[in-house]
Amino acid sequence: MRITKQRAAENRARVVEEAARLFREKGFDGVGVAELMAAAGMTHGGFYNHFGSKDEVEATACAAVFEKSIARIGAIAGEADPAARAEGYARYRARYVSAASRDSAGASCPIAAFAGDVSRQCEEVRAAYAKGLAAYLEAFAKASDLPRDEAIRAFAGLVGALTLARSVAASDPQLSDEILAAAQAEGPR
Amino acid sequence: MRITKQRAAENRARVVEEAARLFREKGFDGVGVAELMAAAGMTHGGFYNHFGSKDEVEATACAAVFEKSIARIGAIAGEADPAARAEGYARYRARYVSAASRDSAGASCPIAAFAGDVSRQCEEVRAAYAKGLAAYLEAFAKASDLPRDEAIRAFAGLVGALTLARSVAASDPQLSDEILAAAQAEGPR
DNA sequence: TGTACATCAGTGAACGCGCGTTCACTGATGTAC
DNA sequence: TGTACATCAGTGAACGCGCGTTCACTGATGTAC
Repeated sequence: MRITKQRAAENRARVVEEAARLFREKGFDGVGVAELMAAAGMTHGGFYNHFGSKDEVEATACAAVFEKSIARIGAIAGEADPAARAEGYARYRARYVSAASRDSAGASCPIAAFAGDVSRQCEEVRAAYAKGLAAYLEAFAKASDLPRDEAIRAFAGLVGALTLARSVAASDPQLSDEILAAAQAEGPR
Repeated sequence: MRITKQRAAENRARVVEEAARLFREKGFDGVGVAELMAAAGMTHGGFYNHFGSKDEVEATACAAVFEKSIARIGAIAGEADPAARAEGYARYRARYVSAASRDSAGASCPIAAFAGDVSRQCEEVRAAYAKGLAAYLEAFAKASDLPRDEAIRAFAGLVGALTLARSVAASDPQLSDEILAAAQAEGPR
């Protein structure tokens, strides 16, 4: 059953979208091609009409989710008014280490979601990730109005707290909450 | 070929030791039972004489590596002299975010190595990890002489920096070094 | 202490399963006239 | 504009491979007499 060109493009976009969500939720190796296609409402056979390999969809999804993520922090960095920037940054931080963020990995930061896995993935994915992280840090430093090394430390603190909170969310929810609370309470830096 | 009881115990210990190294290096799902046994100098068939499942060796190795890690930070926490404690803590921090630590995941912190993977592992492994993290944070707070919430933030900063540095070590070594340098430069906190 | 037998750590073939990937097929779409 | 044919997105069976796990077998160790 051949299908409209536009419909096919929509289907491909839906696969990338679902991949972006599922890879963040379950890791690259935790999601199969069949699951990806099923999430987009198709069967696995057609996958190779859109992508050359699973590696390729991984890299594509990784780049796509970074694009959105960078746009969000970039919007704060682009605020002309310093006070508005500070407020946007404070809200961004608070959300980053919130329980909601911890509990919906599929919808949140690609860096925290992929950092642990990415070094074991193929070159394609690693390159997309590294490019994304570099651009993200650039925008984060601007948004935070901190010197670059302080901005990197501040972001590392957020990533570490979110990663630690997620790692014990199931087994020790109390400790998980405490970690997030500690990150929220960050002093006047 | 039956083997001395002592020899069998040594063999088992060697498997756990290799597992502790390999799981940290390649992740739980990145190392197979056959690879584990080969690293310990045996073939895969005998694995189930020592462990009930792969999950069990994962949990055992996780607990074993936490034990060593907690002993190390605990030794600093146990220093009676505050100045010696401060010096030990400073050296510990500096090593934690060093290039050597980044480049030898198989020999370093289980928390940074497992945090990303652990929430996708079985209950057994998650429990061993959560117990380990709780005990580790306890010791870390004592070693650092910081209030608990500040200690958690400080440790999250270390884990985040190490994780980020590792994530781009292959694709962008310059950025990776910069992240470690920023973490090393941590101010007078 | 010596002997006969049961035990069991380690071996390597085999199993079932899920995965990424390939392929023949379908039939509506796109195109050439 | 209408018709005939080629194209190709999607389907579902099939493939090869690696994995965790099982199993029959081996032969030195441990034990009972």
